[in-house]
Formats: sequence, C-alpha cells, structure tokens
Amino acid sequence: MKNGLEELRKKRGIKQEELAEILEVSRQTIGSLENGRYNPSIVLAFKIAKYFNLIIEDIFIYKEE
Amino acid sequence: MKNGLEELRKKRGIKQEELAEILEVSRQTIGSLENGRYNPSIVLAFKIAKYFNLIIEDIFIYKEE
DNA sequence: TAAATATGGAAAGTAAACTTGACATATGTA
DNA sequence: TACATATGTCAAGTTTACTTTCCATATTTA
Repeated sequence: MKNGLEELRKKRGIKQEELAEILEVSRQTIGSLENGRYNPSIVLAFKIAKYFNLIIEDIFIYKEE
Repeated sequence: MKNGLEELRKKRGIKQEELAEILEVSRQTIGSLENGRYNPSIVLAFKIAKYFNLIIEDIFIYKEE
C-alpha cells in the first residue's frame, strides 16, 4: 500500500505535528504512515481523506498482496 | 461506521462462507463486519470494494466520532 | 422427525495499529 | 557557536482486527 500523505501535507504547508493534532493521533503515527511502517485504520483513512477533501482511493493506493 | 455489506452480499447471492473464502478471511470476520462488531482493516476494505466493483466510500459510511 | 445448512456470537490467542516516552540527526536562526 | 524546530525511529505497552474453536439457533431437506 502506497500513499501520498507526505506530499499532500507539504502542499498544505503544515507540520507532521499539526496534522497529528487535527486528526487526533500522535506525531509518530503520521510519521509512520508517511514512511510506510504501517497502514492506517479505516477510521484514520477516512479522517485523512476528509481533511484533504479527497476520497481514500485518491490517497492510498492498494497494491494487491 | 455503517456498512452495506450484508445487503451487497445477498444481492450477489453468496453465503458468508463463500465471501470469506474469496476475500481470504474467516467466516466470523464477515459476520462480525455485517453485524458491526468491528471495522475492517483498510486492506480488507479495499478487497471488499474491489470484489463488488465499488469504492470504499460506497460501502462503508464514516460517521464522525 | 432427523440431519444438513446458514448464521450469530462467545472465548482465547495472535497480529497490527496506535500510544507515550526517549533519543538521534539535520537544519534554521539568534 | 548555541539553541530551537522538524523529522526519523526505537522500545514497551494498549487497543482493535482477525483467527480458530466451539456451541446455539433457525430454516431447509430427506
């Protein structure tokens, strides 16, 4: 699963910590998602998509397997 | 989070057990999702959407909170 | 009636998402 | 140079998704 989170965040000009506060997760969670250490829960994926006015499929690219 | 999984499955005329095999999860996982005991992982949500030729947002309705 | 089929759901265990806390490094700024 | 800011990442702990096993119940079929 790839994602364009880092790029979207930088385009918005906000820090990991700021995005974390908005989404109500820790800064480490944002960093872990941006660096591919794990996938978001579906709830967090929905929150992220809503914040960027996109759908989940625009941000998270499912690679089967 | 609400979802229309049971309805979609029945429209396809398949059993929980058959859908479980297709998605490579247990029958209990399908039952638990249909009855709202927990939410799917984002990977499972993608697999479900793909199987029904829909996007995640068509099947899973995010209610903030 | 009895046996098979489909579903609901609990219990206990594993795996993955997420937390807090800590420390390292790189870069900007005083 | 020194300090602050932003990010990377690890370790240990909690929560939640998911598994396997089991049993209950409702409906269909022999």
